[in-house]
Amino acid sequence: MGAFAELYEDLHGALGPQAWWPAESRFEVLVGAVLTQNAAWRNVEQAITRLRDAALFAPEAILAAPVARVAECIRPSGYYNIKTQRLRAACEAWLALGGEQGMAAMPTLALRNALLAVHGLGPESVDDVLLYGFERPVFVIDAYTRRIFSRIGVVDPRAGYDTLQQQFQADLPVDAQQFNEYHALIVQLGKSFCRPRQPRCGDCPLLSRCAHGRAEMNQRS
DNA sequence: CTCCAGAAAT
DNA sequence: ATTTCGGGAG
Repeated sequence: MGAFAELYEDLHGALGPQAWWPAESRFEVLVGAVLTQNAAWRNVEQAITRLRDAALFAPEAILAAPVARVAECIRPSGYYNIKTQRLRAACEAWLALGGEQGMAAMPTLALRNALLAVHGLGPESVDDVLLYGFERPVFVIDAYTRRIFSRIGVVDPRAGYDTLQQQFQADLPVDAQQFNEYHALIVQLGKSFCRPRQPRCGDCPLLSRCAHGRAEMNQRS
């Protein structure tokens, strides 16, 4: 078993099942993926609620509405002018790709490339949609993943998205369910212990496996 | 590397 | 008052 698989076992044992993004619509995953870009999820929930209250929670409705009305709804998620453009582009792509049925019928790589071509959807947002919306086995790399695993010492902090993703995927079974769970565990660890500032290394479940954590402990003793 | 430009935590 | 947040484009 490789390092990434072992770290998953440690995390899962310590933090337990997380169960993320389970019972939402596929379209909501797409909307969430755009709105959560450099924004806290709490704020994204407000934006989604406001879209629902305005009866705009469908690709056709968002495209038919005045741009200013959509922008007003999603304001709580920040960067609302840019995100309105990105959300519109995502809705256009949703319809152009045949909606839920059309996208569900596409092979993973073809769907990934089609989504990457959309203005406003980068690799992380696309992989959110693939994994959480369409249950495809792609590993999502985010800021938490970079921070945690570079501190542990098993990845290069300057490595690109695709390189990091391949490191994880090469070491783990091709299983959407586990990728889902692993990413959720990473986020939880990043929020609770492996924070950007003042990480709680002393209480971290991965302390014994982490280069940064061991150095931190030695310094404080 | 800079811009984008809101809310909650610190 | 500053930083951070399920980032991406120019």
